[in-house]
Amino acid sequence: MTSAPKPPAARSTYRHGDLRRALLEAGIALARAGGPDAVVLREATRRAGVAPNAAYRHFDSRQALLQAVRAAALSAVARAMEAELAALPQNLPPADLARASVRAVGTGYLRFARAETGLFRTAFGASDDLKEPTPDPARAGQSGLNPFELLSAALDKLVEAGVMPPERRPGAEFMAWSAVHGLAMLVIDGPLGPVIGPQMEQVGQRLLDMVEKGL
Amino acid sequence: MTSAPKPPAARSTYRHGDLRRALLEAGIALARAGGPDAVVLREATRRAGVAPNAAYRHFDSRQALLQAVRAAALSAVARAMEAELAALPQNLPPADLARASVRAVGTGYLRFARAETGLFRTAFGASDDLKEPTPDPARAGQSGLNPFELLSAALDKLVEAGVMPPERRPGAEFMAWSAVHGLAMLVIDGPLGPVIGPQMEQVGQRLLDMVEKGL
DNA sequence: TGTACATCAGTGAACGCGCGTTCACTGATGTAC
DNA sequence: TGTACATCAGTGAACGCGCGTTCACTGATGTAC
Repeated sequence: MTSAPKPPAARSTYRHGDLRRALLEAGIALARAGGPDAVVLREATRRAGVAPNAAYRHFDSRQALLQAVRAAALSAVARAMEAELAALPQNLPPADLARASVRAVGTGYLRFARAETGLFRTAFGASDDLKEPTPDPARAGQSGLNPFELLSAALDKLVEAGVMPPERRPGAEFMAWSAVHGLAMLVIDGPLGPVIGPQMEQVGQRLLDMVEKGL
Repeated sequence: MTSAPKPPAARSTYRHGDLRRALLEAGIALARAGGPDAVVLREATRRAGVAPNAAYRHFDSRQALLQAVRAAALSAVARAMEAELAALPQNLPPADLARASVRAVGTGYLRFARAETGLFRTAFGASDDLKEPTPDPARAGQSGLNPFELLSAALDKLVEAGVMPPERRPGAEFMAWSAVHGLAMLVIDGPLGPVIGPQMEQVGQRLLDMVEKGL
């Protein structure tokens, strides 16, 4: 499979120094390679060069580690979206910019799903409401917004620019997200991988056309 | 959790009679309750009242059992779609009937995802191309079509009825399926469960509006 | 119609695996005096 | 500036768990003669 997972990194000091971070990073690497189920305490400690139970100084349980990894994965998704947004030409008329922003968010999502499948599945795998009262900064990108909030903001711009009638705005994020998420899942995990994986980019753009027209 | 999983059903005969079917049905019950990961050989044999290794007379491996369960789950999805199709009024003008058929397929999919979450996740979880050269009847409903084929047929009707221009037809199933699948996954496994689960029916219909308009 | 025998479905015991988690511990750190 | 000591990060060993899978077997079936 992958090349040998890094030598145990023999410590010289008794104290590790930053074991929490090391475990988190090992967890992220595991998630990247194998999705949420691959985030395994013992393996993370092995990679950190530490006894298995040492993890319990920093995480209450495997679940707690997985939770932290998930937050990091969400943050990575947010940053992928932000990168697409940042690449937009800023001199567009407001209506075009608003439309392009929604597309950029969707495109970032789809590209991330393709490029970082394991992290994507970790981010959106198990239940854990993203639309929470107190936003967790660990899940956000540089803008301080998490993926769901980035999408919401883009849709708000659509209304402000007069592209979308305000009465259609409520709930629009569920529509847009569903479309994009479904394509991602079908390609990644589902039966459509081999069929449309290669043409993901075009299929994705056409899907975004549909969303734009249909909203 | 659920009530005790059926007494071992003490056999009187040495031969079981229909162990293959019993294992398959136990597997389906496990999938229904816990998704694909819950389909476990040892538990299936326990429920069938048989030694663990007896399963190997009928399935090469756990994977083979899971495969058979998946086919059954796909067939159940197809039947849910067919039920929605059968409930349509047959006296509609062709264009309306075609549109209603596409909606019915989508509605069947979404309702099944809500009602039979475990089976749904088993059907569409891991990679296994559904669009195969030789259709497996074990995956089909009464019509002999599997879920993907039912959707394709409904979209074909849309073209025949003159509702959709033929040049938009190719690849349309990916668009429609993505939208519906995404909503299902977000509600089932993802962060949207608590948020829109209760209003699934309306959100689903609105999503189908979007697809209809956007295609 | 009766009997020998091949077939093969199910048994019993065991294997090795990796996991999460708990226990009582040891040894470096940094703070209080 | 030097030393006693509390703190707590990491250790070593062990637990029980359930899993998939293999082995050599046993016992009922049904077919050939």
